Amino acid sequence: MTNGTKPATIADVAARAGVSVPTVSRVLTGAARVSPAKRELVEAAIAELHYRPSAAARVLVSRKAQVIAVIAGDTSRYGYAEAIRGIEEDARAAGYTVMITVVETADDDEVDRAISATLTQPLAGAVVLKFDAPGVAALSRLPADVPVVALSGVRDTAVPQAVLDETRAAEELTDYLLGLGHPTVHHVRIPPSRREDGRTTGWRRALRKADAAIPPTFDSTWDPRDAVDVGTQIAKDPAVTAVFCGNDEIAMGVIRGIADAGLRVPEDVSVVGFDNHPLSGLWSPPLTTAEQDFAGLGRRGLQLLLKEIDGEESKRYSSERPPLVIRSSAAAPNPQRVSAAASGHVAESA
Amino acid sequence: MTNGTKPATIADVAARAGVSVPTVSRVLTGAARVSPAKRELVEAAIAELHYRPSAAARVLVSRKAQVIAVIAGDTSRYGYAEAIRGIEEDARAAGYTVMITVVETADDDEVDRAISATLTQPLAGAVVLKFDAPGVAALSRLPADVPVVALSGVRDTAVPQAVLDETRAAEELTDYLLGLGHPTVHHVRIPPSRREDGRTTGWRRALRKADAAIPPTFDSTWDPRDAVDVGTQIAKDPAVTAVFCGNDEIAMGVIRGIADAGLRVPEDVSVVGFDNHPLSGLWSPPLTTAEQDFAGLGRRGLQLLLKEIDGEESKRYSSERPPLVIRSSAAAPNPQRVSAAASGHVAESA
DNA sequence: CTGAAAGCGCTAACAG
DNA sequence: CTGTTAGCGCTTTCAG
Repeated sequence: MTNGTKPATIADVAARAGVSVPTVSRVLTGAARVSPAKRELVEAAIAELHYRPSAAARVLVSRKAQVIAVIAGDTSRYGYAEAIRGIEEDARAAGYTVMITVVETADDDEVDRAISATLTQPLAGAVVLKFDAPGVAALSRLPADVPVVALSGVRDTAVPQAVLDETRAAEELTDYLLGLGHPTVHHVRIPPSRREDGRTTGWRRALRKADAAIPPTFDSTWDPRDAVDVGTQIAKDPAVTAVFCGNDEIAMGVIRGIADAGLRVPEDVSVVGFDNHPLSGLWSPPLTTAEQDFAGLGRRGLQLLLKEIDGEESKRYSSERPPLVIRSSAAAPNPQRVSAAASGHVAESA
Repeated sequence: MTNGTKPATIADVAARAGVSVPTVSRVLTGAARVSPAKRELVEAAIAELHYRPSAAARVLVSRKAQVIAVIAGDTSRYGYAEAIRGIEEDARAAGYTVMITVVETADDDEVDRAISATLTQPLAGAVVLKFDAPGVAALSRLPADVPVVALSGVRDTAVPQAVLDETRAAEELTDYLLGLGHPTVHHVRIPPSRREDGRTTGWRRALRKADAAIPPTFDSTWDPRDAVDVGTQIAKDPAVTAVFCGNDEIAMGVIRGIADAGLRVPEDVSVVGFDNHPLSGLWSPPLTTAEQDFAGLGRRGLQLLLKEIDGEESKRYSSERPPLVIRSSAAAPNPQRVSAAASGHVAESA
């Protein structure tokens, strides 16, 4: 099916234009001056031959790659997809191309297998989405000689990183719930990237600061459908009056479960999410959450990487504090439920 | 930052192992037999030197690329992100690496600019997500010599393609609504990829088949928040008893708008979506929709591409029919509303 | 300003 | 089975 015509080479262009190969190279790269006359000839030849320089050959000799690898645990999850979009946009603007590598597990051998193909490519640098365990593992397996930046929710690694301060935002969100009058706040965790996520840490910190009880956490997968069960479970426990969920999708699942159990949000239980997912404002009730600008995070990360590639040592961190988005899924606690919890009775408002 | 150690080359490995360069190449590629003794020596040297073959050099001489480009109009939209995930998984399994190229507009010059960087890379092939105008444009700008497959909702192009038969599914969904007793079905379009999308065509076909009136369509952007306005607008028109939305996210926005206007779904107006978005089952009411296996579509597309790369001419199409997912956002029409519409009065059930 | 010459790191013939 | 000899398509000296 591919027609036999071999793509034109720089030599073909040179011959067509009646100049030497290096001259063509010079108009291509702009590395040196070329007389307007020859430049025109070359440009004409390039157009006529539909010539495209071979990146492989170019990289081989110039040792300058134009590919940036993005290493992520999943490409389809909301925050990741957004971050990738941000990275790609800025990378394209800077003349780079983006290569995607998915690392599914945190197992060292698996990670090595996944990234090895990518590493043989001539890479200018890599951006690692370090929000989950595979990301953390990938970061540790990357050779020291490739410029890298991590995108994260917590400032922690030695490599340059762009962060969205989750700890701070989670703390504020919990403060907000406490300020509404809730005796304490329960927490549904997303699968953690390390021993403990920034979201969980911030929640714990707020509780400690307020001298509130620190209840055991609920765990959820990334699938919001699994969070529905957590919600029904929560509805059964009268001690729960406020819930901070690890992300909006989980919050939606939890709210669904609570509603299925016959309780109302926020009248009986307050629920807040995290991320400000595009659908969170359309949910009933509209979700109170913390805005996470993932696309912006990706862009900030890429800028950091670009500096690193250029050998600039300056800024190694770029941090941003996610603003709270107050909508209506959280309210003051239901006095009935609070007293029922205190007396140990199960109150079913169904 | 990067330490000065240059990466080991095949020559370094050969020297370290005490063999010739081609012998190292042979153990690397497995192209020819190498005595166990030398093979071991070479493998040891590779390990000690942390040697990684340069893909650039390899491609330059072998003319076999290991990169597959995915060209899409947006990487973060649900269906696209899922398709990319499917492509990436299978590509990785087949030893390929995936490069992402985003094409934001359908303007030829813009498209050329976006894909030119990618095309200079040594590409084994390309997968084009042809669900929107930029995708369609990109497909037309690709040189004839790169193996390509399109992912689409309608079987139409000359290039091999994997399709999810949207027309058929949209028709069935509309049939279903009609079967519930609705006099006709209104339609909110997603931004179309061509003159008319398969989703719209299927809807029109079902209406025509049933001899139902074909009302003018509503248009929406990809942002579900914009669909809220469409919903409030719909609520004002008593003639609307059933709405088929171009995708689930738009349906969610429309439902929100209808609810904001004081009407109920499905009691006053039935609304169905398309795609079976992960949150659609958790929505209130749970969305009736058509399942779209985007990740599977991506995988089918990649398999087609792999065959094409290998020069197999066999199958050029892979089509699948999305099954309906009946939940509860659609029901029989509200008799009151229907008669009000017939008499030209505006019925506000608020 | 421009051409000739020399490789970048690797694989593809070809002898042995 | 293994080493030698040629390049792949490009950029980079280095003379002119």
